[in-house]
Amino acid sequence: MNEKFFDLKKEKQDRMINAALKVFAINGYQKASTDDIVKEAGISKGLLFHYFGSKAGAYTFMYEYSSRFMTMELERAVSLREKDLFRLLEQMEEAKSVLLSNYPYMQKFLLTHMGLNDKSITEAVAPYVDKVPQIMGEIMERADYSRIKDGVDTDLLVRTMYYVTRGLMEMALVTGMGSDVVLKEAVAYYEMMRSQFTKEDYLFC
Amino acid sequence: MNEKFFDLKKEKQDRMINAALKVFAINGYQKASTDDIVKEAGISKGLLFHYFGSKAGAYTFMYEYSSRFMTMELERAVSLREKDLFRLLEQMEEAKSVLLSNYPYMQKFLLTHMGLNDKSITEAVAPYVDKVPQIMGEIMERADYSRIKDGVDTDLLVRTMYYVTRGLMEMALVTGMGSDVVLKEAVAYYEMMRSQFTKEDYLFC
Amino acid sequence: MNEKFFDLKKEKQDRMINAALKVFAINGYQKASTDDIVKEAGISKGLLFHYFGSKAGAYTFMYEYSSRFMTMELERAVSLREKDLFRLLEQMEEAKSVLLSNYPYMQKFLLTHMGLNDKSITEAVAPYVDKVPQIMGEIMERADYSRIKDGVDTDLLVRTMYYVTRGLMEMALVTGMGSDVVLKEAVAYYEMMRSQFTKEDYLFC
Amino acid sequence: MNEKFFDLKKEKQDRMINAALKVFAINGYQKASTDDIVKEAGISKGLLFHYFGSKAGAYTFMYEYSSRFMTMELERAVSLREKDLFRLLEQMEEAKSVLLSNYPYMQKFLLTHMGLNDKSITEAVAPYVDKVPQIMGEIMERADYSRIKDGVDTDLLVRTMYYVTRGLMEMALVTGMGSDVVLKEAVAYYEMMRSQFTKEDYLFC
DNA sequence: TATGAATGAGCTTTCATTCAT
DNA sequence: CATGAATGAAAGCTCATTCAT
Repeated sequence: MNEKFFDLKKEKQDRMINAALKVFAINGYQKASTDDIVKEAGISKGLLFHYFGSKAGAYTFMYEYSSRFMTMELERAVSLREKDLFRLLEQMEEAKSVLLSNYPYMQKFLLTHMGLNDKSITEAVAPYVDKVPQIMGEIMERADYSRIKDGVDTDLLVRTMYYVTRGLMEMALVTGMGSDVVLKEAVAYYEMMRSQFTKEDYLFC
Repeated sequence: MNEKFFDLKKEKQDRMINAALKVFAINGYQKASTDDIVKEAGISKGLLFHYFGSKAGAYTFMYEYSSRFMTMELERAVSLREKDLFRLLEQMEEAKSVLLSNYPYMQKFLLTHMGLNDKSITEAVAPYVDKVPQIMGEIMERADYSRIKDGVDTDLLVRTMYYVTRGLMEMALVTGMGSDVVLKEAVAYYEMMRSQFTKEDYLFC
Repeated sequence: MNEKFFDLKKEKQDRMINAALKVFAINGYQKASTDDIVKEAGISKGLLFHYFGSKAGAYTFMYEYSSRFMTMELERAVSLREKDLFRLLEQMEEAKSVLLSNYPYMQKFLLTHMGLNDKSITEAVAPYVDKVPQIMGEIMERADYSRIKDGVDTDLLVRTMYYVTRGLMEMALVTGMGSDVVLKEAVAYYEMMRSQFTKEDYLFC
Repeated sequence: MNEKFFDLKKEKQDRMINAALKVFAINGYQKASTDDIVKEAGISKGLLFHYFGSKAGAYTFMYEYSSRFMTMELERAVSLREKDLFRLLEQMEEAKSVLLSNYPYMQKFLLTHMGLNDKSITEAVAPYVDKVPQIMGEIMERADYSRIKDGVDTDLLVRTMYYVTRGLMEMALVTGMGSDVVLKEAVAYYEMMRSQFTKEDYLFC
């Protein structure tokens, strides 16, 4: 990876990043075409290779960049004092909302990566692959589960929220709805769940 | 598509179908390789084209076949008399469970198709693309939403269940867990939701 | 390298071999184009790669094949009973003459290889690169150096003959003179050296 | 070629010349990269093309420059009064030795050129390619062939010495031996030939 | 019915060359 | 004069598709 990439104008950097994220996210690594990436970014074939060396290099860079960006956004958006499970989820969703409006395909790109089994890629990406799940785990551990109704399997509940969140995001990608709409939708889901799974005493905190 | 395909031994038909479903599901249409399909199916390159004419022909056949199969299984597994939302979901899950044990990648194949934007393919597949959502909608309309607690947005609830179901399935594909385990997991999720969203009076019906 | 190459008809094998030898010999490895090779051989692009895997693979195969062929011809043409240094050189020259009529560009190909700087190629070819010099060395060891005038460093003499032979070949390639002319020229050089370096007693044997 | 090149400081001229000679000599024309040359010379990409127009132009200039420089050295090192064939050869070898200390890669560059097959280059270089051989020929014509034994084809003998000299150089390039070792080896060959081809009367002059 | 050798358009990658600064 | 980001044509290689057997 050529460090001079960062000397380019931010607009051009992001045009290249967004193009790569989109093409990788839609097609996966193996079948993504560099032609599609450069066409989407509006640059020449040679320039992609000038900065990233190879298709694999471009993928690795995008993964590292996305991992760092998402980590930063999560740390920025999620309050360290928040205890409520659903409020934490909301704040994480806000972080992703910012992500989506800056890099529309970044989330899908990170998700698509999970199904990848190309050894040379997975090895290069290994140091970053656990960063986001780890920080998300740390956030969820801060939740005060004593507010959840007795008898509810909190693990099952958290995973339900995860599936809903993820499903919403994929739906957003297919329908092309804006990040503000996604955030509003997510909050509606969280509120519905919160209204049923939170003990009466805490509902109006 | 060469109709003589159905004269082959059922075992060979299914070997070819499963191979194609797997490769299409994992890579998507554009980037799936016919070499991978024939290798997975243990047949020669020529035979695939003898029966399906082209890669696009194979894809179209797989989609039509999957759509028909899923429709049949849903009609078989879901009781016409059932009114409870979560029981209906359970029965639909049973149908998918049967699907998964016969054609492990059929569900993922159908889901992967949603992100496809190849015009020549989407047009060929158009007549079948709404069949499964339509029959699922019909099933959900049979549900008696009067059992759901007042104030709950039933549409939101149904979509939540949809996201959970779908997320579970994708998780199953990644971890490789069996269809029986998936079914058991799904039921656990449904029961948790049922326990919180159903009116007290109906809980033990 | 795909061993099924040897199942092809001999005529097709040789067509491919001669085409590759010609293009590699004329242009050198780097500038030789696979397009030129397949055009010359009258085959498709894909087939070259089907059998040889890569341009480097084709080159390596050609080198190994040429090395083996030349070794065989040397063993056939040079008499095991011959003792005279200059007669041995003549017989080796006859062997090369036969080579030229079967694979016109094989000698030039082998010579062109000497100027090659590509590490990945020279490494792959390493096991064969000494085969021909080795058998030539063995032949020269059979020479009866007692016929050479006293006080002459025979090693220096043999190397002189090697340089002359090689220089002649390169000259032949540049000027494009036929294999019969080269043979005649070489004999002239050998005779001149023989006349000065052989003891008087043996000169007319 | 832009004549303003010669207005540059001698130090910068030589830095560019030595960089180009080195990269061309090590990699050959085809595989030499302009990127390597400008990096080695510590100049920008554009400047190389500003002065030499193209990669081929740079090569042609280097060849012409080297040819002139070698001619000058030969004229300086070889005595106009020397008559002995083998002494002349020795003095020419000394000239080449001096070359090495001014432009370390010049000899290797000139030799590497011999293996070049690129038509567009060989044509551009054609006017200079015979300059050095020509002056060498002129030097050899000064030799007093009356000292050579009667009956010997002197033309054949000179060409033999040429092949030996050239073969030795190529050997030196492959094995990487120093210029002093090459000179010593060459003298050994010359002495062996002198001892056999010179008339008895002149042997100890 | 079944095979796999053969094809050629299209993909990834390289690198000499240009041009705005 | 000097820079180096940007270009795109060309090369090596892949893969859907065909066809003789």
